Amino acid sequence: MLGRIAKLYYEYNYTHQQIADLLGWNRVKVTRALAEAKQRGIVRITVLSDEPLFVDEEQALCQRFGLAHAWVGPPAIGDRALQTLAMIGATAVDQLISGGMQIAVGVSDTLAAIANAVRPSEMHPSTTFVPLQGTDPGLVTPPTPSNIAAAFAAAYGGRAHALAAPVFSGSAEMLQVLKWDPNVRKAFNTALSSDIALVGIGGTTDGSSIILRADLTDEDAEELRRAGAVGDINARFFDAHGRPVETDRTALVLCPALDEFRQIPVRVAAAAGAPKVAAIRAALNGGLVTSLITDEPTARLLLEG
Amino acid sequence: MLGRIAKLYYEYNYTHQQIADLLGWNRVKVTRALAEAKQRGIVRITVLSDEPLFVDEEQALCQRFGLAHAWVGPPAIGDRALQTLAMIGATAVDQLISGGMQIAVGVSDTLAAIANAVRPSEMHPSTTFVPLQGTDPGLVTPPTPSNIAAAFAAAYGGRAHALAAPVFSGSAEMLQVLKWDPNVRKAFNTALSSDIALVGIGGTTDGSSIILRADLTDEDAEELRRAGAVGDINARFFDAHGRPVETDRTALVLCPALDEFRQIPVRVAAAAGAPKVAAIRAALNGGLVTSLITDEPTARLLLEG
DNA sequence: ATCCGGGTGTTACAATTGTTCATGTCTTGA
DNA sequence: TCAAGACATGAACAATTGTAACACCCGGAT
Repeated sequence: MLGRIAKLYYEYNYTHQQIADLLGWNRVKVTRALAEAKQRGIVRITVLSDEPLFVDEEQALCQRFGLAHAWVGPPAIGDRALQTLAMIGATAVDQLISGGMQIAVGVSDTLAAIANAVRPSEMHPSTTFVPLQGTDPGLVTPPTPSNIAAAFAAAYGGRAHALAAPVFSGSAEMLQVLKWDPNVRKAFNTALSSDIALVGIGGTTDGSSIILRADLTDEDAEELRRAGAVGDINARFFDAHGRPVETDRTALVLCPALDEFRQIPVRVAAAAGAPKVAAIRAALNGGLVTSLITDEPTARLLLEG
Repeated sequence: MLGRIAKLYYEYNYTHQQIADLLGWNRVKVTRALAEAKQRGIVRITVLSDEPLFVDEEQALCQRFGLAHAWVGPPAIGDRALQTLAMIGATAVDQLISGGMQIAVGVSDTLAAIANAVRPSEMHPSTTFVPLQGTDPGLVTPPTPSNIAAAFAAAYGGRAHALAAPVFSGSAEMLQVLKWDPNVRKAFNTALSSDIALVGIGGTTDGSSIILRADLTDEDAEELRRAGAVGDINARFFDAHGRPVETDRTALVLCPALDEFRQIPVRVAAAAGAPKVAAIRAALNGGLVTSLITDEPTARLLLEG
C-alpha cells in the first residue's frame, strides 16, 4: 500500500489531498503513510553528483594542515549536530572503504552516529572492522567499540572483531595483567595493523564525554588541563602540539598510545563544534590524524586561527 | 552547484530558506535550482515497489476481455491527461521489453508521450523499433512514426528503422505504386514480424486526431460513423465488434490492415478518456489488441459497460 | 467489566514550498 | 545608441505539507 501511495505522490505528482480523495482516505493519513514510506526506505532519493559540499574549505584544510583528505559538512541546524556530522562522515567512510580492508574503530558518539548513518554504495563482505580499545565500564548508552565495529560491519556486510577488556583499569597491576594477556595483545596488534583508523576527537572542557566515560573527577580534569591537555583520541590526551599528556589517572587506560596509533597509515578523525576546535587543531598540527571529517563552522574556525 | 543544493535539501534536510541563507542566495532561487535539479535528473526519486497501482482493475480487465496484460494508471489531474497515461505506459513498456526484441510502433499522441516518458530500468542496445506506417503529410507537431520509433530507440539505446513513405495516398494508383515498392514491402514485412506492437486507439468523435491527421472532412467522418466505425488503430477503422470498416477515402491508407496487424503476437494499445471508451471496448472485444494501457476512470467505464 | 495501547479521523495551526508578477539587467542586432 | 527580447530577481501571495492535539474506536490482556 505504501508503494502505491509513494508512486502516486512522487511519480504522478498527486498532492496528499488528491491521493486521499482517490483512496477515500484522510489527508493526514496520506501524509503519515508517505513519511513511513520514506523512513522505511521504500522511497529512495538519490542525488547524482559527486561534487563535495564545501570544496574550498576542504582544499584549504588539506593544504593548511597537510591532510590527505578532508570532508566538510554543512552547519548543523537546530539540534541535529550529531546527525549532520554523521552524514558527511558516512559519505567519507563510503569513499575510503574498499574490499579486503581492515578498519580500526575507536569510540565516540560521533563515530557511533556515523556507523548508523552509513548507506553503503556497495557491500564489502571481506572488510573487517576491529575495535581500537576495550569497553567502558559504566557506560549506559552504549557506543562501545565493539558495538560500533559491529554496526559498520552490519552496514557493509563485513566482519567485526570484539575486544573483551575494560578500557579503564582500577590499578596499575590490573593494567599490567591485561597488557600481558595474549588475547589482548593480539587484539591490539591486529587493530594497529589496520589500513584505516576511524576515531573521534574529544575536548577537555567541562562536559566532554570522555570525562564522563573515564569517570574522571573535576580535579582530574583540572589536572589534565594544567598539564596542557587540550583533547584526546581514544582516551589518550595530548597538548596543543599533539604531544602526549599523561596523569596518574589517565595512565591506567588500555588502548594504543598515540605513537602506536600513528602506525596506522590513514587516520580519520570526525569532530566538530567550537569547544573542540582547540583539540582538533592540536591533533592536526601534531599529525595525529591524516584526515578530517568536520563541518563548515568548525572548518572556518580551524582555518581562521 | 545544483548537486550541492540538492544534497543539502534531500540529504541534509535543509529548508530552501536555510540553503539560501547558507549560500547568500534568495529562497526563490533555491526553489528554482531544486526544480531544475529534479528536471535534469540530478535528483532521482525511486519508489522501491513493484505493486501495481490498481491491481483490481487490471485483473478485472484481463479477465473480462481476455487480455494478456493490463496497466491501469491513476486518473489524470487537471490537464495532465497525456502525461499521466504516458507514465503508466512507460512502466508497461519497460516491463515488456527485453533484449533482442523487435518492437513495432504506430502513431498517436499518447505513444509519442510514452516514448518521451520512458526511464529505462536497463538499456537494450539489441532491441529494434520499427514504424508500423508511413508519415502523415501535413502534420505540424510531429509525432511521426519514425520519430516515435527513434525516441524509444534513443531511450533504450537501441536501433530504429525509418519508413520513408506517406501514410495517405492521394489516389488509388499512387497507393498501388507504393504498395509494390520493394522497400516499402520489406518495411511492412519487417514491422509485421515484430514481437510486440505498440499502438494508440483513436475514436471517431469530432476532434479525434485521426480526423485531423487524415485530412478527413466532416462528411468523411460522418460517412465513417454511418458505416459503424467507432475507432481506429493505425488509421484502420473498425466497428463495435472490431471488424474492419472502410470507405473510399480511408482505403487509401498505407499501413497494415487489421488482419495483418493481428500477426504480431503481443499488441499493446494505449488509450484513455471517456470519448474513446467505445473504440477501446470494440478493439478489446474484437481481439485487436492483447494488452491495454489505460487509466482508472476509463477502466471503470470499460468494466461497467 | 475495565483498562491499556495502537491505530484512525478531525481540526486547527504552523511551516514550507510553489507560482505569479512587476521590475531590473544584460545581450543582440539594427 | 537604442529598442526588443531573453532572462534573472525579489516581493507577495497561494497552495501544499508537516505537526500537534484530541476524541474515538477496537481488540486483547487484566
